Amino acid sequence: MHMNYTATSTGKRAATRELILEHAYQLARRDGLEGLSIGSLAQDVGMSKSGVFAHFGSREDLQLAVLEAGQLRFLQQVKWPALKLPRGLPRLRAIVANWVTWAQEYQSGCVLLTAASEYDGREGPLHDMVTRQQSGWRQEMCRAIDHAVANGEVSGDTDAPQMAFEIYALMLGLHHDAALFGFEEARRHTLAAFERLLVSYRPLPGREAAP
Amino acid sequence: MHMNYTATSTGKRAATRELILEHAYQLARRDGLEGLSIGSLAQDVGMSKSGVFAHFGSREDLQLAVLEAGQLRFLQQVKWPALKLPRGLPRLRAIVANWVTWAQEYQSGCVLLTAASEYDGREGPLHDMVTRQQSGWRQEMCRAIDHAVANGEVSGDTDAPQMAFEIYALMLGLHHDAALFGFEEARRHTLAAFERLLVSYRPLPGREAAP
DNA sequence: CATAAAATAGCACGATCGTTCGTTCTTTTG
DNA sequence: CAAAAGAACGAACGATCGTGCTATTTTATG
Repeated sequence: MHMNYTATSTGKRAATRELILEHAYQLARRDGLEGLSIGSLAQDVGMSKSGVFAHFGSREDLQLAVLEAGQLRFLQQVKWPALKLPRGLPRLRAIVANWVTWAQEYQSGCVLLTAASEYDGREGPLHDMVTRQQSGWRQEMCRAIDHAVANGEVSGDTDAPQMAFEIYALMLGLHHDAALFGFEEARRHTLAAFERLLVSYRPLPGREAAP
Repeated sequence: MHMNYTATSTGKRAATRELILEHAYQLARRDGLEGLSIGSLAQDVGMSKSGVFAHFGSREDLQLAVLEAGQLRFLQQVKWPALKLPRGLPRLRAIVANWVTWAQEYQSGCVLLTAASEYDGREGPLHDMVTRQQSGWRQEMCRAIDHAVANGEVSGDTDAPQMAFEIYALMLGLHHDAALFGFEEARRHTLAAFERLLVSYRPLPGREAAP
């Protein structure tokens, strides 16, 4: 009889699949999802090409799995810890702080960002997943900003998508500069810019939070 | 006798080299410099693989040539027209405006940005050229900002590299969002953010430009 | 027009790509 | 332990990769 493994079950199959995905994820950080080849991946894992291939029906499915694994890690490290903090500015600050740490650990390349620039101009399942990921995360940022508006921690006439764009842009700058000019300087610039941004969105005293 | 062509001469050789580079540049916009293959390029130009190959001693030299061509176009469209405007804020504004137009025409991908994310984590001639390009352009931005500081158009205690980082980050956000969510919304967000940024760097009235 | 030179084509090479198929080894089940 | 099922291997496929080498065609020279 077959064992009816589920995706989250910890059988043999799922275990080596996770092992492969871990290696694939690391390789994709350096060379992108387009630079990920089954041959080099198999060599990295220590398996045969066909052995690796059998876990994903195609290269594209492998890329999709790596991309999904990347998102899971991002949410685990950036979003979920921030959910423990109170809604509003504290949570927004935590998101940014966790994001900076993410960029530090993933100096050798963020798979999500690399994938975004690799597939933003094409079509197909990878493009669709990238678009879903990016717009989903942007919405999360807008929600966090809305909470801060509701708390009166940022100006009442704040345009949340506008502010989310500005914060996201800072993180793009962080990744870009960290990879090219070094992480420490990039972090300094990013955090300073974020504080300036918060100041520019600060509510006018005595005008807001009035009953 | 041979004709002693120079690189900028308009002989036959240089002409077809430019033709090949034009096609290569367009292909690289969609697939990156790493996705650029001599076979598909030759097919696109309508030549044989070896015919194309002969113009560049190697694939890497082709990639370097494309990258250099990209920088030339960027400077032509973004920097040089801005030099006609007076130093300071007008020129800085022109740079940003031209840059936005650049992003519009190059929605299908900016070769310079793609190359930056492709080679920032590796080593070799392409990495070196990317680093030179990016740090050179950042310095240009700092110079433009310094002029605005000297004119009293932005605050006297402005940290030019900091401000340059913030502007550059906005442009990264522009390219990112334009490709994923559409150019018009991305431009709106970018220009609005730039105006907010200028406000936040505005000198305090009556404190500066005093004899 | 003849001739030398330059530009392009054609072909082949080893390597690697993603993928398929049949076999072998390993694990689980009865 | 035997039998069934699952997982990994090994070889091979056609395609494409970058790169040489040799012809052939095109262009420029005298």
